[in-house]
Amino acid sequence: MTVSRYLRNPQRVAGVTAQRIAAALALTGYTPNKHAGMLASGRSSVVAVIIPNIATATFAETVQGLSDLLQPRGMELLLASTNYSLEREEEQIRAVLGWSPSALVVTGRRHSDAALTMMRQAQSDGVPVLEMWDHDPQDHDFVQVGFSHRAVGAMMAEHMLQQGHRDLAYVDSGVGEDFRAHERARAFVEASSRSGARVRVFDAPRIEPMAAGRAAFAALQKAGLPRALAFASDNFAAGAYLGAIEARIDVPGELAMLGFGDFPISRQLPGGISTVSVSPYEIGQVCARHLMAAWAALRAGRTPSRRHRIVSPRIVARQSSRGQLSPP
Amino acid sequence: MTVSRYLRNPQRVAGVTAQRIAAALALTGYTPNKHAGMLASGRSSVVAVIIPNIATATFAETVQGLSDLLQPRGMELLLASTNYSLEREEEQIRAVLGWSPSALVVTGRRHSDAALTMMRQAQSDGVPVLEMWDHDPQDHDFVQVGFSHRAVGAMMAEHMLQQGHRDLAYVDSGVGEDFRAHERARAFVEASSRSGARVRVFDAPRIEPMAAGRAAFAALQKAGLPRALAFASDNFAAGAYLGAIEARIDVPGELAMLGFGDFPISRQLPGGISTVSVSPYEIGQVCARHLMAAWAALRAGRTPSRRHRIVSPRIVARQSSRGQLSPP
DNA sequence: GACGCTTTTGTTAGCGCTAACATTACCATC
DNA sequence: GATGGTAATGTTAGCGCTAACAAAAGCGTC
Repeated sequence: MTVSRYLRNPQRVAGVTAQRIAAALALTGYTPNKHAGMLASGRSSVVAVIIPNIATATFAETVQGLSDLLQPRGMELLLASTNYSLEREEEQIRAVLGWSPSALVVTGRRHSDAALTMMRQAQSDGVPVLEMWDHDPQDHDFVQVGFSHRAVGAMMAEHMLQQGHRDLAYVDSGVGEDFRAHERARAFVEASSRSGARVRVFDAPRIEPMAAGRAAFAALQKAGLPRALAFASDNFAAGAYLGAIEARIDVPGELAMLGFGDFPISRQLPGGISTVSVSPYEIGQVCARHLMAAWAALRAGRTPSRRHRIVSPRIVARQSSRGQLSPP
Repeated sequence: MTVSRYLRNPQRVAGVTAQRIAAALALTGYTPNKHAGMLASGRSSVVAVIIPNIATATFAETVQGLSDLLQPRGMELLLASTNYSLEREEEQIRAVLGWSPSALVVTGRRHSDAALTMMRQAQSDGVPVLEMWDHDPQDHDFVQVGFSHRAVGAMMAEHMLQQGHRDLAYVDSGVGEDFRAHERARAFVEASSRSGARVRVFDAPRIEPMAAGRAAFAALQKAGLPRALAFASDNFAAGAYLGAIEARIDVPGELAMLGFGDFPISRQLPGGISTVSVSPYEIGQVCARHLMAAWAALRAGRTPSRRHRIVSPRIVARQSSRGQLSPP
């Protein structure tokens, strides 16, 4: 018992005893069993994080943001990926909840009914539940950390229109259940057609993103190039940009381009690719900060804040989207 | 008890009972407590994975490879990052071992003494321990899944020499504890100077990798460009390549370039950047397969294989490294 | 219908820890 | 040196599950 106390708070045992314990610990190489601790105390130090894909740079950065703030607090990350399938998301949520995590962080605001039930149950059991990478002021079930993809789609259309482009196309994600990408595409189409512009949507093939962007560009070239082209991600845009260079199409003179995500490559390519900056790392950090505040509130017997945290995206205008209406 | 049996293997309870249990389960929304299960059975379904950085594409892909094979088997990933610090690695190993994982996967073959002790202890307790992303035939403490960075450094020098380049430079990682990168750099220098070539090493600044590559190129331009330049990563190479285009330096005519990692961008840039292909995703998958074999062996009372798995890197020769000695 | 066999369900104890309470050691004060 | 108070340590029970064993139910056979 005294050892247990020592491990959780060395101040609470007398100096001599502490030294004896430390010596014995070092000698035996003892590692406390966290499962037993969890079972006895009802508290666990794991945060469950569920993302569509680990290898996607944006999500990996978000996880890094979470990890960088939570790890120093002794929290551990239980990571699961869904491959953009609501069904696998449900399975993963079920699986991680069995570890009675201290918090559950999921991606997006679309979930299966069973998943929603489990998330609500967890929340009412005092486990903070976070939806990240999305935001809708209508939603109030769970705290959201992210931004409105409708707003971003509209913002992207707006930018193209402001530059004077009236013949638009959008290269959407080819992944069926990437709801956030589709939401941006839909909002882009709505906003641009509302103002009378011509607008088409293409689905990128499901291959490596830059190659997909290049392929989408080639397909559009066959179908007739628009005046301006927006993309579901900077990787698509970069691939298309390189395809355009190869095809000796002048960007932005003949074809304007606008990406999404502000990936490093968009800054590096000559002239720069205009894009929407969204700070995945910051999303992770904001999630972590919300969780720490929520735990503090729960410990103090208060109800954690239910306010959404908006991580504002903004247009980064570089050369690739420049039109005649823009100042020189 | 019957419910516990049903949850682990529904075949083992009678049909009628199974239905009653299923109904009750659905009604109450019961989630089994895995900590209690672990405590009672001594088995856990977590695999602890420790990597330097989550946001680095290569490691993220490796984790994805692990996840894709382990998740369907009901295994969960406990992920920790060390930020390339042996000290933080030690802390993380200590922390994750408390969850008595089914396996421990660490990155590289350099660890603190305390970390080594814990890893050996875990292994002798029947927990498979894997070192990934590195390989040294001398090491026999733990199973390794990866490749020799010495061999890769030598291979890169070899390639440059074969192309007829005799004035070389290497842009190394600026991260002090990225031992694997430094090992490649050292081997590159040794192999090239052994054959009488001139060779210099530069450390890339610790900023965003493509920007770092560009900065390294600019620095070299001031110091006097070599004939051929190799990099610790394709991102460095891509940044430098774009810097060279901007400075109107002909690649490979005036300056040959060779990257490492075979990132998508190296294939997409005009002419393509020569590189070393290493399959991070495959490393993850090979790790997962080894673990499954090791668990099967342990269940059957056999000793798991101790053979290292080499995931062979190979030079991908594109335009950027082409020299006069190469066929047209 | 008593017997042995298999299939199915139930009972008991304990995994390693911690909350809550109980006890003991220590120290100052009168 | 008896008293009261605090600091330090010890005791007990139980967290939710499963291994191992125990009991009961089902079923074919003579």
